[in-house]
Amino acid sequence: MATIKDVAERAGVAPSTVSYVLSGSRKISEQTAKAVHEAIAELGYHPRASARTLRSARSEVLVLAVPREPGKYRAMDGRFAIEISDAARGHGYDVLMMTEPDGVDGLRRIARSGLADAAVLMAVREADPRIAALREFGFPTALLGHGDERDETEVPWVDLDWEAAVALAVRECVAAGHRHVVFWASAEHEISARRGYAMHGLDGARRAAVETGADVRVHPSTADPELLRARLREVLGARPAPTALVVQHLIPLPLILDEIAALGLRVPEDLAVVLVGSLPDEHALFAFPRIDLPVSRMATAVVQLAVRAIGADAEPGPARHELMSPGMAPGPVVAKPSPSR
Amino acid sequence: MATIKDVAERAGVAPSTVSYVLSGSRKISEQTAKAVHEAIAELGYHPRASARTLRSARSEVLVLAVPREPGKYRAMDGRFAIEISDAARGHGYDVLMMTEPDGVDGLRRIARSGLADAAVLMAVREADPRIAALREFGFPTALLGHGDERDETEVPWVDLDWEAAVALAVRECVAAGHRHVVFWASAEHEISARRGYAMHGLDGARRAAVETGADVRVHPSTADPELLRARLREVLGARPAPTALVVQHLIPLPLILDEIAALGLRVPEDLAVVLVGSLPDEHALFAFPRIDLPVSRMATAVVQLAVRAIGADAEPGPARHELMSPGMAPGPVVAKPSPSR
DNA sequence: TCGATTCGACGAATCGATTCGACAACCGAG
DNA sequence: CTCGGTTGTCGAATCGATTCGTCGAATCGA
Repeated sequence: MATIKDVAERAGVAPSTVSYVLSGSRKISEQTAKAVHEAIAELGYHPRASARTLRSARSEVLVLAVPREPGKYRAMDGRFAIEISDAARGHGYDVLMMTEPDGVDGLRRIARSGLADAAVLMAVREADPRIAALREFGFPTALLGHGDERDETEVPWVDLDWEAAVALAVRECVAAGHRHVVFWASAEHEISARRGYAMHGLDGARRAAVETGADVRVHPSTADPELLRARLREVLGARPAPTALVVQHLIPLPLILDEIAALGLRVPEDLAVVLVGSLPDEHALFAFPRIDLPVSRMATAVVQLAVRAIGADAEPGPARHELMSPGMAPGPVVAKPSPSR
Repeated sequence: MATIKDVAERAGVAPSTVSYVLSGSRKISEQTAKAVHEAIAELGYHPRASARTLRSARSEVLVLAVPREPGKYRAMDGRFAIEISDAARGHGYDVLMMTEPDGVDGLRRIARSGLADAAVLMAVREADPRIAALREFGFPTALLGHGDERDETEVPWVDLDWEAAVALAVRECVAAGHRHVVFWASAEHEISARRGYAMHGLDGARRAAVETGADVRVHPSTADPELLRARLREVLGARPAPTALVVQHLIPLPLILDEIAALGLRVPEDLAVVLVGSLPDEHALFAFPRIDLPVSRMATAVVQLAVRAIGADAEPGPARHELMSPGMAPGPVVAKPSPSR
């Protein structure tokens, strides 16, 4: 493998000159620069990242903490990971994945070894231990999602306003004429882990209930298919019968739809279904009114915050928080309840 | 940030001694080792990865090339990425994501900069240009998926035997009594990109047709929802009517099921549906007979091959290929055709 | 023609960990 | 009491790129 010394020799100059040609931080004559560029091309030279990092204390790498509970997989996370990686490349950064279950040890290791310059944390929970661990070293961090706003004033984050999103979904139902609405919240394990989106979604449903005066029944979802079916049967069979279902837990959507069909309910005639969030691919979402999750915008924003946090090492300044307003995705609107029910 | 020198000073020893305590490559007295360990704990020392890499020419990082076509996202890839990252940690490696569209430049950059020690390539296509690019530098590589076996004798790979998988699905249909089977293949853009799984799936359907003598009609899928619906209408409406549908393109499964329902066909009474492969989460797969895609086993295997390839720099030896036999996932079996049709 | 200034390139120090050769201190054997 | 052999630790070189200080050559005005 060619080094800067080899290039220098071949071009008949000093290694420092090669470095200056590459960085452009000092003026080099056109003639010399040409010779250097030729030598680089002939040798297929590329600077060794480790040497550069050792000298500059910058690795040009972001570490992405992917949330993980053993055996559970949220398909959306893969989509976010890829979008974040794309956005990071736009700033000249590569992305390292960190998939250890609660990730505190892994993040500590990567922060202290200098493998990465900043961290992006997904699926933040209230009082998230990863945040404290990174703050210990003053490691630049940006969050995708947020837990409790008071705890995170010093850390920048981006999030969809899940409270507003769920509230909007409920309001749309009420506006269409529905009086009895079910909110099918995040799964129990997400709620007990106090994930931000799960907690804020619950808040939104409660707020909308108060504001609209409608009958909004909140039920947590579950990862267990049989339990989910049973619970759904019970909830949809209750009287007075709900005519609208707002779903935040999209992962088992096919299962939910199948159970609705098994109960003999037609969508949307007997039961209007409104989704909050996105599935990783658009195919799965056809035909439902839906509050959009702006994945790509969120990824771009969180990378920007992370990169900015690296530069802001010296002058901290106030952390930026970006709470994105929810909006209906283009597509169908909420159907009116049928008069017969 | 503490360095090895700080630790050495604090423990009253030389830096080299600290290094030996950590690596265990020379004998150090118990007393000295204890002092060193104490100093490490007090200072929160962790060796700088860049310095270690510079010296040893090993980064302990794998680069994962995630397939990407702008605007298209295969949810399964995220699942593979996470499983691969987990498996890599088991060998002491971290995983860097490479998401540039066709990735040749990105891989070249990472290989030459020494950011990673080996590459794992997902969604290999026939005559994949990435393989040639990496072979140029003798960069250790392992493939998840394979294109043409003759081209890849020198590169280790792991793959599900897609040909056998699709053939198995068709045979199961025929065994259940179906005479008219539709194979809904990968999407057109995957076929024209000559992705291995797409090509081998087609081969499997053709082979099973010949072997069983049944009427097997092969149709490519598409990423365009409206086109997909139209094509499906035509295919399922053709006479004699197909009674079984083998689906390899699982991404738009909800759309496919919706269109089947819209045509007034009941599953499985009027049309048996058999899936080949997996969706990222198990919820989406309830209730269908299915040929399993062993994601976790494949991830473990491909990481093992990549790690082995790093060591095998010197003595190449024959590359290992692992073609995994397909099997039915636990769950329902293929329904018999109804006598009325 | 000479001193001052600018331009372009060089040399050496530096980042932090690893590893080889060397060297004390200590042991037992002759 | 000394010599050969361990045992445990140290010092210095090394990996490859960056960057600061320096210095020779070219340029310009007086």
